[in-house]
Amino acid sequence: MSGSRAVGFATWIDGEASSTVDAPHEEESAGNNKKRHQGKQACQQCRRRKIKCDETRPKCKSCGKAKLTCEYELPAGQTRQQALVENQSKIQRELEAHASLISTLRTLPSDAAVEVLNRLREGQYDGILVGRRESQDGTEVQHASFPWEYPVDNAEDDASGEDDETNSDATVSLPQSYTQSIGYNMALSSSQQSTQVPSMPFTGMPQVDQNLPHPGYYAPYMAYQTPAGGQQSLSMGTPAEQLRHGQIEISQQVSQQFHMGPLAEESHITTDLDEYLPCDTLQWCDTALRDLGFESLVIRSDRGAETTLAAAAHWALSSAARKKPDGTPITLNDAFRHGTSKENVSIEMWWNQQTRSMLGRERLAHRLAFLAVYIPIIRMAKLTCEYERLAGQTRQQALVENQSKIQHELEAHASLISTLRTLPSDAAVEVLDRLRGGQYDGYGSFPWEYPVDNADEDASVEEDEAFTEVGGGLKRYWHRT
DNA sequence: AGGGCACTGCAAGGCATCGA
DNA sequence: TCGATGCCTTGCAGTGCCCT
Repeated sequence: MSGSRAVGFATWIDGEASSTVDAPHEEESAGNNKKRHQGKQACQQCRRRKIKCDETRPKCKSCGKAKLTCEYELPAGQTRQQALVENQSKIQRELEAHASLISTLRTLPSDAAVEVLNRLREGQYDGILVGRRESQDGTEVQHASFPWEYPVDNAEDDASGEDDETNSDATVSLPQSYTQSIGYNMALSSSQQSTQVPSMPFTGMPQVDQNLPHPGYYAPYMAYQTPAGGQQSLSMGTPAEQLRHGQIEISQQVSQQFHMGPLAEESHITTDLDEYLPCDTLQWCDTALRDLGFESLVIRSDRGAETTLAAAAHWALSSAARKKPDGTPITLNDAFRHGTSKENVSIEMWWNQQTRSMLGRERLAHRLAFLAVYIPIIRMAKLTCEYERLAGQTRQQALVENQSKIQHELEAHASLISTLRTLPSDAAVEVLDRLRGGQYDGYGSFPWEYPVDNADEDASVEEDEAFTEVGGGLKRYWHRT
């Protein structure tokens, strides 16, 4: 690399030049009396006038002489590319915060979502959202998580890649014999170890084939065990009634684990998830995993819309196929962890593609089944054939293009959140329902036109009026924007 | 004012070295 | 022998600013 190349003297350098100039340049200049050396960043005026800029701040000599306003595009000492990278990661974090909120809102049951919206209106989460992510002194505030974090959050957001899967947090306590039998390298606290079930044979979990690419992560796929002790897969032959019953129980548990705030009425929770997790999701997963020959022991995901669904499906399959060594059922914590990782980024990219593709137009259940099958495959392949940018595109062009894309997405998210926080509760719930129904996927095309019950109302009505109470309830209208 | 060359920063390829 | 790593060279896009 040529990173050590000298820069910085915005001046003519004599033949015996400064020692900060590279050897090749010194040689090159040996035959000349003087050598041109340019600065790092000319001010806007000098750039426009194409004249030398001495880069002094706040006002360069040229601007001072010409009595012009002197402005610099970038902070001192920063290259354009560095600025782009820095700015992009900042916008990206803001976008993630917004996306996390929206994703949470669309996954929550309606009344819990309303609760979140109320807190939003009260400004409880302002510090996390756009424009408020810097402290007084201008330093960036550490990326914060939303207060409605899921209780399964044992992620440290480390960037250690595949090791993510084998590192565990103390909140997941699997007996050592269990973890050893599947090749896990879990760090258990001493207190946990002392209370562990002594090594016992675990017939439900055969030794992993060491030839598998990630022996700690996969297990040969086990078929569903019937109460009678026999085995059958969760295929079309499984009594739908039985499956459905078990599934609703799972949905309830998942809901309780994942949903924050005051719990919605039970019927609401089950309806909510049941709608998205029909029997054929499990059947699809099961069939595909059987064909694959192995399954993930633990899946990991961030707080995306698919989180609860993926967790529920995987847990359903895991708990149907296995039990812990002490005979107790596998809990959600054993089968699913929350957390992002470098590789999760790949998963997320892939997921986004799917939700915008032809497949995405099918039922969410089908996409979920697809996801469950492909998570291990993607992780195995590690998407080594990925390109950072398009062919023929420079890094800087890619940065600029990507930045405007992220910016656009961020604005759409911010706009949606802003709309949600200003809408009356019932209107907000309706918008959320549509979000869940996939009507506004890719918020860039969010129509921002809501049904107006009382069309006679003046469209330019003040925002405050939207909250006017009528007859004890909220007035049922809201703006077109 | 601005054409156009000099220069910088960055990425990628080539090559040498080292350890398994 | 092969993969990992680091250094050096080369090429190029983008920017600075000389000079007409």
